[in-house]
Amino acid sequence: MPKQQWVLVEPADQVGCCSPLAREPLSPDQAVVLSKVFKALGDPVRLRLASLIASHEGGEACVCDLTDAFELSGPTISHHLKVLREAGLITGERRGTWVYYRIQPDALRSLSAVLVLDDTSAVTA
Amino acid sequence: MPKQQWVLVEPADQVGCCSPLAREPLSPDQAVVLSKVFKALGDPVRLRLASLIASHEGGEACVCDLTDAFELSGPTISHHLKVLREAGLITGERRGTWVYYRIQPDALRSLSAVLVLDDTSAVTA
DNA sequence: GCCTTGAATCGACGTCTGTCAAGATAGAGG
DNA sequence: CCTCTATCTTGACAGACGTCGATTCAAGGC
Repeated sequence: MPKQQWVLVEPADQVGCCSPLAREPLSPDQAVVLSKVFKALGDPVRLRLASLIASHEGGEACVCDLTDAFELSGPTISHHLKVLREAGLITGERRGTWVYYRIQPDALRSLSAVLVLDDTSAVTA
Repeated sequence: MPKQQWVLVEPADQVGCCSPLAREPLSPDQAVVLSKVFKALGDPVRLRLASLIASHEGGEACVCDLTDAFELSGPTISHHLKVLREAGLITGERRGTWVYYRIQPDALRSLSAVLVLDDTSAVTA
């Protein structure tokens, strides 16, 4: 059996699915998918992790950089990175000793689009 | 003493605070504020509630409309509405027998802006 | 006043989540 | 092969969260 390769990519790419919140009511299924992504960002540590990765030089950051920014144990950071990964917000790749994480731009863009208030919406204020 | 008026508005309007995630690392304080709003949207029921309110005719929906859309008890819906209110995402107003909720467009806009990937960001993919 | 209806609050219950210590795994370099 | 470093996984625990029934409150109609 060929040893499993170390590329941490999750399948959860179902985010590019929904029209904006204010255009029409979200279906229950869409809501389940979308809410998982919002929930992943609903923790201060994870939000900072995502921001650190997204804004890091070169577009990627290694775990060692991230761990230094918090007063939290390694396992805890690792746990939060896993949550972000499973939400489809970041991807991880091992290169030699270190693991590097990058933002998934499409996920951010999709989320942002869902929150947009367009002209056809009922909200006019 | 004039009887307290029944206007459910929360002070949590600190969302219009941050530059995009990918432009520079979020400060811990900013992350705490922002993550509360994302967490409020991190539940399928609340996400649908927000969508129902935002997309409802006239820009507002009464609680009775919302309760009918779920197989959940009244107190539970009420609880979720409170969470959305305290996150600054909606406002409630009592008119006669019924309570009407509206979206706070600025909150949605701010959130959407935080997720944007602008040109100066490190992410180029 | 009293009853009815819509909605919020309270108290309790089980489940989910963030955190850590201890152990496991992957790769680099002897 | 062994050791060292970086990272992930597991197991456990306290605290937070979603849900409900019972209660309370506000407004309208009798």
